[in-house]
Amino acid sequence: MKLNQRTDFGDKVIHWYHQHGRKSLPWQQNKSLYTTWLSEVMLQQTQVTTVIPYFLRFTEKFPTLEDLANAQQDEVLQLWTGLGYYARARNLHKAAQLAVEQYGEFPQQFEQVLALPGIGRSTAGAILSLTLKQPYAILDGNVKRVLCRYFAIQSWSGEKKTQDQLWQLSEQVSPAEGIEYFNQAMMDLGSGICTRSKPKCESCPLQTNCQAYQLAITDKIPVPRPKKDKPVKTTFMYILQQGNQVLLAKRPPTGIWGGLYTLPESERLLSDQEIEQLFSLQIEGQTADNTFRHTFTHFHLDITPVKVAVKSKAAKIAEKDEVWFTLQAPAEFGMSAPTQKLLKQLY
DNA sequence: AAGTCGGGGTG
DNA sequence: CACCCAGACTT
Repeated sequence: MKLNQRTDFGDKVIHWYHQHGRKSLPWQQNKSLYTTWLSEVMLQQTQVTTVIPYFLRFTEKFPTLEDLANAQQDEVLQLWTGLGYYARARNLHKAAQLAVEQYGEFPQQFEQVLALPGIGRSTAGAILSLTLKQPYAILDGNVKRVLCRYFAIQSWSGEKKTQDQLWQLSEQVSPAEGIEYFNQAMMDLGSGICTRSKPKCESCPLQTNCQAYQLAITDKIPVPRPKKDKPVKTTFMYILQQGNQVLLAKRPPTGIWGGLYTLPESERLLSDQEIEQLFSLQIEGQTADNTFRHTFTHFHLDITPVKVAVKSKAAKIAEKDEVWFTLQAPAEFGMSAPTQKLLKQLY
């Protein structure tokens, strides 16, 4: 659908942007399709202040699309460690290779961008509008919140019907002219003014016509996702240590912590003999540490660390996906957050 | 339509 | 503790 050249909504938002919008974020300097893409992917489900140091490290190590395409996946995951949603990093790496292969550069057509792994409609629109001023609407968490309040949408935005409605509204209010300011402004409004709790309506350029404001129901919109209680799972994580080395294993490419290195796990507590057999080594003993909770989107994981003093490793060579990692050595691969947390406690 | 996929920030 | 965040992908 083609956007209107100008809209009243757009005029107000763009005017606000020029006075109050954010203009000095790292990815707003020397913009390219590559850097905008990288920032947009990092910002999926992740807050700006969290992303900044990751973005800076990433662009320093991989200044260009070609650098990223030529990297090893382990290098990419290492720089992503702690950001979460590691499929983003795997897709990013894959997309860089596809782009170089197919186009020799980051593509500029919406359909081509959309076809790259890890890029959906909103991210494709953001990349092309913010970088090249192409007239595409976006619909991220910020825009959803602004639109839900402005139009007093009383259903959860996760429902397909509501999402379709929001896309239509986003296109309706988006101006073709100045789309690069408008889209950035909508995200700035959502994150700084139209906040989830205690929105600063007195500073909002859309206050006059905002239905939620007029009806005094900003605290009831957006409608939260239906709550579901998270199941609790338990696991034991083994810190098999000999000197300054611990045993880590690479996870399969998909699933939780896909492609990352983690401490070996078991569902139940293993005996000394079981540990020796399982890992082909000899141990002096084991000590269970205090259980702590790690929470995911859809479940809690109660982790009990078990420290194991390794007497001697097997003559046999370790499995291909296992590695004896030297503590404090710079990792050349990604590690899950709990693994990193536990290793950090060892020195 | 529902489930999967993390980790950190915030109240 | 709960909920949310510049979502995309699979089933």
